[in-house]
Amino acid sequence: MVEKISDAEYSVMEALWERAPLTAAEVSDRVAQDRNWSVQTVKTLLSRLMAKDVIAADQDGRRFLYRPLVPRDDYVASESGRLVNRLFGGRISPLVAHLAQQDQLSEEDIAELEALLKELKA
Amino acid sequence: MVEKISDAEYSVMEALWERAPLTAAEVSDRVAQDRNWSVQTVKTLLSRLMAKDVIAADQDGRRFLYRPLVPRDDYVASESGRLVNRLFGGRISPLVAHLAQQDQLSEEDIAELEALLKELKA
DNA sequence: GGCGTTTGACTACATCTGTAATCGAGGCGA
DNA sequence: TCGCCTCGATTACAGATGTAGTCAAACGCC
Repeated sequence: MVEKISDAEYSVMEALWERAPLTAAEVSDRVAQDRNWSVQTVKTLLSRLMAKDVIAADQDGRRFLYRPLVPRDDYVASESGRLVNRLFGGRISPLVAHLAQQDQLSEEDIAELEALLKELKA
Repeated sequence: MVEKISDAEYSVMEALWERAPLTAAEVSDRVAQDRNWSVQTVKTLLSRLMAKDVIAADQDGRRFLYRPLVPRDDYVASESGRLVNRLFGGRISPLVAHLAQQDQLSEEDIAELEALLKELKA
């Protein structure tokens, strides 16, 4: 149900999820560490996110303080669900198997997964 | 390194991954079960996929037989890697934890994961 | 041998995305 | 008070994407 967030927009969301509320200038500063965007670009992205109703802005004097409306967790859930559905028919273990096969699982990952499973069974 | 495949293009790839080679008409038929596209649309998508060098076409009389150049596994690997990086900082266990928390893990999933881990440690 | 059919190639066109520039109103220092 | 700076709003514009329509050539049927 969350409207589709593009890649560039996602960077802006990250900034706001990390800390909010922020002014456009602040968001711009934070985002600038990864992306080399002008303030204008960030403002455009903020407008688009507003249009998509995933952030809101509260007036503060003559500027706005932006904050996310969609919790990061919700977004993460829908995105990871989408991927797992699309690529693995909704089953998670093929994903893990796949990552394992690609050597993308560290010893640590495995240990963590074990601990996690133990907890889930409890 | 695999060029970005859009959502619509992905549906076409699915058809070809499932069975290849196929003519444009056959791809269209297969895709039609999910998406309500005209044959033209499918042909356009096939052209774009050709331009992106992710499929190839072999002439067969006056039509073409299309086949994937990129194995499904390669695509799946890069996509799942991308997601895990973006949303979970590259760690897989937070993904699993997240899915678990959202009750998106069935008993069966858990059992499978356990078996999988046992194997990985062997 | 003319005609409808099938096929790929080319064209179309509205949206969405990425990346800004510009404009007009309000606030601030001199 | 006058010009400058800052902000949000509006506009721009190229490339990607979704979704076809059209056209010309080749085929097969009558």
